[in-house]
Amino acid sequence: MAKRKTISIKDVARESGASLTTVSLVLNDRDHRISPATRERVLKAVDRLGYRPNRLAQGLQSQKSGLIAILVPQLRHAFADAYFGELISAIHDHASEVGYKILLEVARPEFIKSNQHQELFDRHFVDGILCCGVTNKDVYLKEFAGAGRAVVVVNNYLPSFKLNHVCCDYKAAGRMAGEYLLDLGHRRMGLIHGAQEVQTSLDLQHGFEEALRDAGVKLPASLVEDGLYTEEGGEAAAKRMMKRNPGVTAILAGNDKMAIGAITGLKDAGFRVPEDVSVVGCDDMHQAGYCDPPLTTVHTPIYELGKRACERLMDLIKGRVDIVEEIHPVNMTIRKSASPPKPA
Amino acid sequence: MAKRKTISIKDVARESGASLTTVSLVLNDRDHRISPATRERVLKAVDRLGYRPNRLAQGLQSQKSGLIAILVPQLRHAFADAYFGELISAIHDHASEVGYKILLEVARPEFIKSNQHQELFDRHFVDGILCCGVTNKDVYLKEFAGAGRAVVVVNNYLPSFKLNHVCCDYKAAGRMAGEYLLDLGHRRMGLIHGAQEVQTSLDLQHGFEEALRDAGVKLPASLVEDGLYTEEGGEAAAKRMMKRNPGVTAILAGNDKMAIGAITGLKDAGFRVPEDVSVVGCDDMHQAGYCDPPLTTVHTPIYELGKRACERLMDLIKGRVDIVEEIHPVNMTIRKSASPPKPA
DNA sequence: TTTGATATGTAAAACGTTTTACCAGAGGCG
DNA sequence: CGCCTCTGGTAAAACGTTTTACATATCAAA
Repeated sequence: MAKRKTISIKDVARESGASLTTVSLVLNDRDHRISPATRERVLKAVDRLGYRPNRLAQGLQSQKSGLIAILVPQLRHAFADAYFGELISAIHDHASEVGYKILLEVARPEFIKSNQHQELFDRHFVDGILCCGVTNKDVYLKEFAGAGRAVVVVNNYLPSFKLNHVCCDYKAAGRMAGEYLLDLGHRRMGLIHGAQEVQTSLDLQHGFEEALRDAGVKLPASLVEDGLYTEEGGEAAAKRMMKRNPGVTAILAGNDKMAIGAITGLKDAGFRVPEDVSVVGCDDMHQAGYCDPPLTTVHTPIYELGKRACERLMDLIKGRVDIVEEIHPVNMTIRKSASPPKPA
Repeated sequence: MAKRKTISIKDVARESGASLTTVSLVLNDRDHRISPATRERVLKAVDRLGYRPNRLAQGLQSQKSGLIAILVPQLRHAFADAYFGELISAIHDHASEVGYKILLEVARPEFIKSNQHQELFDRHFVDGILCCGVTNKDVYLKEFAGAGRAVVVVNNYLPSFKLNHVCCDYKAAGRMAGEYLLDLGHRRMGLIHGAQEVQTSLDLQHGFEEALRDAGVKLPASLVEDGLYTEEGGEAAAKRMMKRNPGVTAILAGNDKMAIGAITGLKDAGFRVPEDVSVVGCDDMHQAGYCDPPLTTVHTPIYELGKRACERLMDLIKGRVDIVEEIHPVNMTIRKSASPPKPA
């Protein structure tokens, strides 16, 4: 183990015959008080020694860590998920563009209970936090509200208290899917939502109901199932629904995973998709183009959203804005999993 | 923005009437030189003030950052991938168990070119790095070799120089899949590999060839296609292969994504799976159980592997070991995408 | 020649910890 | 009494930066 001696700004000062302060001034290009000659000497020395500033020291001095945290919920395997993956990818891309690095955190119960989400700030681990996959049950988020902490909720929001957020318009998504299916001629439709405690899931349902109601169509409780946001859940939900309501001709799922699960379940129960039952998803993940049949789904601009959330978080950190509230539009991606209902 | 004053150990000292040193000693439980009485006083003060040590200061003092980086390659959207997701998930779980936090980094060309991978160490960003998804072309890894830096390659290794690694036995995987298909009665089989520059991909191929050769079966170059580790690639590769070799009855794919793509491609070209062509994948990702037909695949213990890699990295950081070289066994998960070939 | 500005540079403080080295008092022992 | 060893505690140095406030030399103007 060749222990390479860590070299500090002091070494550079000695090597270049300048003072500590001078080196720092040169490196940070503060005021250009330093003459080109010494400047040159210092830079040469930096190069020769391969000096790199210690960011722990920098952070201590500046009271900035240069990191932001991404907080994701504890799912089966939190990161093995295309939706969060896309979000994280977007955030990372933008953060590193502006010189920030990102820390990954999973909001498990112990994590929250031991107040580690607060400690991320208190202990100067990070300068800001992006919260993904939050639900209405995440009451701990309240502790972030208005406390002068740089926190942004990504693709959701909390109805019970004000929190910075950047979100897609899920009500419009539900409405859009509803109108699309109505246009195809469907009159008996079901919904598989992700979770009653997720606000965007409720919004989707409300939008869907609204579209149906405007066309004089009802969405009774018996046609609403919980699909848990998973393939398995979607599969089971679809089977339950078809058992209780064999006459259903179309299903809207709250995300693509449940939609794909639903397709599996429908096929398994002897229904053809889309000939017997149409299925519409929501998200438009990469995978949606590669199932059988390729999924018709509401496209939510997840990547773009992650990027925006990151940008706005930076604004909060730099003090350029005080609150963040953004809603982004969505649109439909038509593939092959939805068609007109078969003539009765 | 209510700026909450950051409170330091000095405040605790004043509040408790003890010295700075005493407070530190109490908090770190170094020698129990402190009397229970003062100990109590200090702890009370800590509680009253809600003091939390600043980890930048701690890091500066200890020369440890308490962070490890996960380095992933730049794919389409690096994190939106079940394989890397699983790995990251495992690493995060174990790291946080031992008090470490994780930093995400994508190894883009600019990142490497500007030497940021080295700077992660030089600038004291992290104490160690886990490299995922590396290829034989990642020559920059050489700079990590033997330099006394805590680096572990996860689920791969480099043939051209020694680097710490924890890896699955892909040669055995190839052999196992080959033997399984041979046992089913297949004699004309193709391979869709991920990339010629990935060592484990080559190992898989060698194992597969070996099994076939042992049974007197050849794997000519015309039956080997590149599937780019993606669904699209797998689909295209399967189509190319069947066009050139309509007599093929089974295909082994280097990962599940390509296998699923291949199934899509085969169906599209009019083949039934597995009746006309059997498909075997590799990885056993969650998704493998939810395609049509459910995928028969070689199970590589990815989660376990990520955890082990993290454990061994800790060993390196703490100086408990000097080198790491682990190979983990694999096994088959039988589902429905492979069956005996139809009688000719 | 003095005065004052300007240009270039530096010493020292500060950020918040941990660790090292030292100190005072108490008790034991010859 | 003189010496030594504990016990409980603290002052100060160190980690590596940035920033503030001061110092010196030069030069122009009065």
